[in-house]
Amino acid sequence: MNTTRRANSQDVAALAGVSQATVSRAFTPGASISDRARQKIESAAAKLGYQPNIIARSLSKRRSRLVGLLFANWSHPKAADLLKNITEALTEHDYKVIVQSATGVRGTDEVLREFLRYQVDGVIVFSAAPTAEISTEFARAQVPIVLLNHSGRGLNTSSVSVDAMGIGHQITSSLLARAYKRLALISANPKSQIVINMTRAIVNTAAEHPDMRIISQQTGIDGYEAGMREIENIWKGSETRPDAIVCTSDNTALGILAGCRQNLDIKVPEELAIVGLGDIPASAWKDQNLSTIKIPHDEMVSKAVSTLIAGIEDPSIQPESFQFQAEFIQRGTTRLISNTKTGGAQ
Amino acid sequence: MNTTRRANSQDVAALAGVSQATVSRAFTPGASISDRARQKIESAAAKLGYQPNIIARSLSKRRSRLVGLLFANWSHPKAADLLKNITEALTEHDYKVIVQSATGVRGTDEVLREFLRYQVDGVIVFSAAPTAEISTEFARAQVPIVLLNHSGRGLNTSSVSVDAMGIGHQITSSLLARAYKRLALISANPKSQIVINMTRAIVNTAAEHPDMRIISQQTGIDGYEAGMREIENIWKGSETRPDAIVCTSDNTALGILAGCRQNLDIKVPEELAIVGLGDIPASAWKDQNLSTIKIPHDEMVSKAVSTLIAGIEDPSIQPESFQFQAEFIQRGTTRLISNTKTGGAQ
DNA sequence: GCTCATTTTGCAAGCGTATGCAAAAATGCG
DNA sequence: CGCATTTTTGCATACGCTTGCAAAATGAGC
Repeated sequence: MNTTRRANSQDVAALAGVSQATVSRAFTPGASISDRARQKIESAAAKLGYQPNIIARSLSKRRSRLVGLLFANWSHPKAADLLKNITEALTEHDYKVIVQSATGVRGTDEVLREFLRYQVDGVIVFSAAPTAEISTEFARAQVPIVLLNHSGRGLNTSSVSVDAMGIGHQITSSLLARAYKRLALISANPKSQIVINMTRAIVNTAAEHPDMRIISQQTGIDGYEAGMREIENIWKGSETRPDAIVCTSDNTALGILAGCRQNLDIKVPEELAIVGLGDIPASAWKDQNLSTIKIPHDEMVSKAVSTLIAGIEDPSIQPESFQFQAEFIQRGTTRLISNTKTGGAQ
Repeated sequence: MNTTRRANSQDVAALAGVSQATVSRAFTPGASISDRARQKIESAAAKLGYQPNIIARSLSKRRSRLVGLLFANWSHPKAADLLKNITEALTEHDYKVIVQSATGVRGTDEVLREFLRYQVDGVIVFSAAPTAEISTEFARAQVPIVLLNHSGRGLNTSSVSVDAMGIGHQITSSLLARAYKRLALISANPKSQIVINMTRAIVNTAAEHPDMRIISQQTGIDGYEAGMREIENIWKGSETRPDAIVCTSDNTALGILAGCRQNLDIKVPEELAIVGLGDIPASAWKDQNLSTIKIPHDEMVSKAVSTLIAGIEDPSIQPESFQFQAEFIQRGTTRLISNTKTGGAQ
């Protein structure tokens, strides 16, 4: 009932006839060691199947080369891509990624504290923000945090987010330029930062334009089926119908579109405009051809990763926030701009 | 320029007036410690912001409570769900997940070896398999591996996979029962294990039925747009046209369907049947309504996780392989079975 | 061969925690 | 109160690696 302990650097040292310290150096890039020793050690290591124990190295170096990734929004249409890009970018810099899922604020803090126990060198938080308390705990421990998809307003934390107010402005002015005037707003999660800011910007812009009105605002509508149902409510329920629907998710927007075509015989984009958010692949499909907002996720990921690594490697760097601009993608669910007198389009 | 070291158990011990060992016990569930001591330690720990160092604990315990997750197929339509479910299931058992991405066999082995260096307690490999060499390295180190979505034939490794031959049989007999007789097979990755086995089963079954023929087999077709293009080739290029297309991805199948409707005016399912694989949400949308194969991913994930944990907790357990059955989902792209004399349907 | 500068090595002391063992303290019981 | 039993504590060592320092080996120059 022996337990064939894994070989360690001592075992290799003994077999190679050198000291343990030398073995350590053989596995440390850039360390001072002769070719002869390295060779002996390499063959001994191969014979024993030796692999350096990175846990022990971490303890000794006080650097784990571990990065915590807190994922708070798995239903994001690009969730898998984001994860892939984040882990690959970090791997390139020789960091490993510990992924954890969080639900609600309590979950967020708890998970972050666990990251601290695991001695992560840094953390990326996707679509959430820590409390100020945790944030200072991290500051005290000198572990940088980068928020992705959250502006972290008020926190002394780096962040990479999209300009949500800008999205709101873009949508409103695009619709205005295309002579749409009665807006309905539909969103899934009323607490999402993007939704809040985008909505605020739309409401503000609309308020500045006597022409434009917000007919209705509905939250809690999420997904294709829900969109399909909601458009019926909207169309049948209200005395004044909207002529444009802004939707904070492409999936929901596509459901609305399908509802218009199949059940209600609404002409899109003549009678009703539909704008989504996210530019998922299905939106570009010819039979959907949804006008939507494209968010530069790849660039945002790169920025988040490089910011984090910079913060890890130089703890004196101050937190920094980055805002990226989104792009309005004109497709078939908004009418062409030339349909009307060019209005105030710029 | 001091570097305000993080508090450790010694610091807490000093402040609480106990020994370091006692502090350690205070943070070890089930250890022998008096309430008085625990209280003193807890308040001292709170004051210092102490968090136990799990890296050090791992070294001492020779258990990292880390599980490696090797992800080799990010374009899997359920990638995000799988990841979420895997990490949450493991978190529930108090394991953390290190995610790594792999491309190609070389990548796989390399990543796995890195997991070993990180002293992971176990590994889940999604959609790939290690070489025999790495597999024995893991066996020697007593670190269990569970393959998910790969049968690992020939390897002495646990695995959780879907019965791909069964899928092939189901599709063929469903089509046969619905009086389709000329099949075209379309797949993205000819090296995928599921594709290979599924194709083999289809070819075999077809060979047993004098009625049925495989008209064509095409690989490298991946995604909606590609499907849309491919159906044109098929329809215009060949002298005998298929009356059923089997596609190893729902996305591609949906592209084919769109091509049929928009560009070619092919009547589905009367003139042509389309069968996908995966049952992605869009397939259930009313305007697509694609007949497809549903794979029980959730159950497979649970099984993979429980198998892994069992293997970690009792190293004497032998590797085990599990095969799950898929389900044919009859929707609108295959004609109803009653359309014809009931044939050999069982 | 000898001296001096440069590499290469080994020694030993950490890194922060867990835990076997024995000593000390607390508890139960007559 | 005294004794036996149980619980709690501290001591010391181990986990596998890194790294400052000094000793040993190597190489260069004459």
